[in-house]
Amino acid sequence: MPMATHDPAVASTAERVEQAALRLFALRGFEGTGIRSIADEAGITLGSLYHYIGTKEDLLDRLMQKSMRGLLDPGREIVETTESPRERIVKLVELHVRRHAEDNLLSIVGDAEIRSLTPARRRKAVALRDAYEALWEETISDGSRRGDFHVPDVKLATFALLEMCSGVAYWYSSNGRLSLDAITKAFVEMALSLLGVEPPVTQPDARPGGGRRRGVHP
Amino acid sequence: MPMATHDPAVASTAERVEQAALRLFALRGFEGTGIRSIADEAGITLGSLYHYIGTKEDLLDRLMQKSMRGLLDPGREIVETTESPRERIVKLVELHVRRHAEDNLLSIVGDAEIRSLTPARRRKAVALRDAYEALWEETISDGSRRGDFHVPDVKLATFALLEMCSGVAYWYSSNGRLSLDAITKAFVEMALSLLGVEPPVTQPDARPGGGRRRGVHP
DNA sequence: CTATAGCGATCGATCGACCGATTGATGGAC
DNA sequence: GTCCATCAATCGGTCGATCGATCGCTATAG
Repeated sequence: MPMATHDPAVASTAERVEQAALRLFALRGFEGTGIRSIADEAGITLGSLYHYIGTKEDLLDRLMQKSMRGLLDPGREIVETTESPRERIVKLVELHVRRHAEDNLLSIVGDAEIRSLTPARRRKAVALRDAYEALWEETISDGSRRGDFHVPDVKLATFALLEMCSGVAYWYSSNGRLSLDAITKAFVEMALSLLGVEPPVTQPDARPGGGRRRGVHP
Repeated sequence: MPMATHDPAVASTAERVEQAALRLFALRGFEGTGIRSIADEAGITLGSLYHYIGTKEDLLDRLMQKSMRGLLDPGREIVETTESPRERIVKLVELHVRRHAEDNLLSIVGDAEIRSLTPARRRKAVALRDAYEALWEETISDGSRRGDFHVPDVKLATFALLEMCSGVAYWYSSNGRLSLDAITKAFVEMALSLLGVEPPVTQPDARPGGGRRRGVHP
């Protein structure tokens, strides 16, 4: 009974399965999520679940690929089409922050669950992640060589930048204190400042408090 | 047979149990770790394990408290004894980075496994974490009000700084390319630069490559 | 128009394996 | 003789995964 496949208000069962797995993997982790919970969340029974997935790990692997590709492909596009390291890093930060905010669940799974993959699949995921990080490292290295950036160490700056932008996924909420545009702009400013780009001057802001925290594991 | 309790070369069984749990929780996560694995890693049988722990979650809770206390207590000491926001943030970054490097496994567990605690214990852990983060936020807020720091938003800067320093736990290796002192110094520089502290000038470094990656989940 | 064969989707029941946790017996130390 | 540490054996429950049956739909043969 494939009910309401034509109803746009309800996603297809296959999509609901993927969304259910994504929510639960992000919230409780891959190992902490049972297949029965996934079936429940998707509104089907356990037996039916296996008409849509091969194994539980297949489900994780698909989400992981999606997460990685969503960063790597646009990242390559940026690097190929943008000449100046300064503009490149701005676009990379914008891409990374926006995706970690808008697709925060997928980003959390992509960042935190590589270890749950079996070796063969983990190797592929690690290769994608390394390729993406290499885009940042090249950019920061180029910018340092040209004298646009001034960092104590290229690799450390790469890790620091990536990590600080990834954190957005854990606290972003669409109805939080700041708009996504404002957050993105602020992270671009902080990234450029960290990289030692010329004017570190922004108007000060000393208002404390406010804002939401940790939308995913509170 | 409490073998060699007096032998300083071999830790006590209780300590070996805690270390075993720490290693496995950091490597595979709490839910991904079985109690039989912990017993194996500690060199005892499953039955014996339960002479040292109450439940598996007790073990996690103890590690979590240890992790949080190791940041919060010295953090408070720093904030109480250091006047200038600039010096305070330098010491906080040094503390955070050093601990996330030297006690990287404990830091990983403390940062990533809060979600695995049951509600009552999770609340306490979250309270400790929030108190620690508040030290950073106060410091950055004070510095911004005085005009020492220039950030687009205090709370965003707090999250960004904390997250970038926490990342160290995932790639630090004691026999890596850079010494812990060098890493700490670099992170202090990057943090001050991100905060818009006066001279962003450091000697450039454009050497690519080298160094180790992801000691924990490779 | 009806009959029926095929098909994808769904279900309840069940598999062996592993989970966290408990128990009672054994043995050495003091 | 008491006590603490250790063990093998075992508990009930849950895990991921499979199976055979059934349901509604659609295409086609008569």
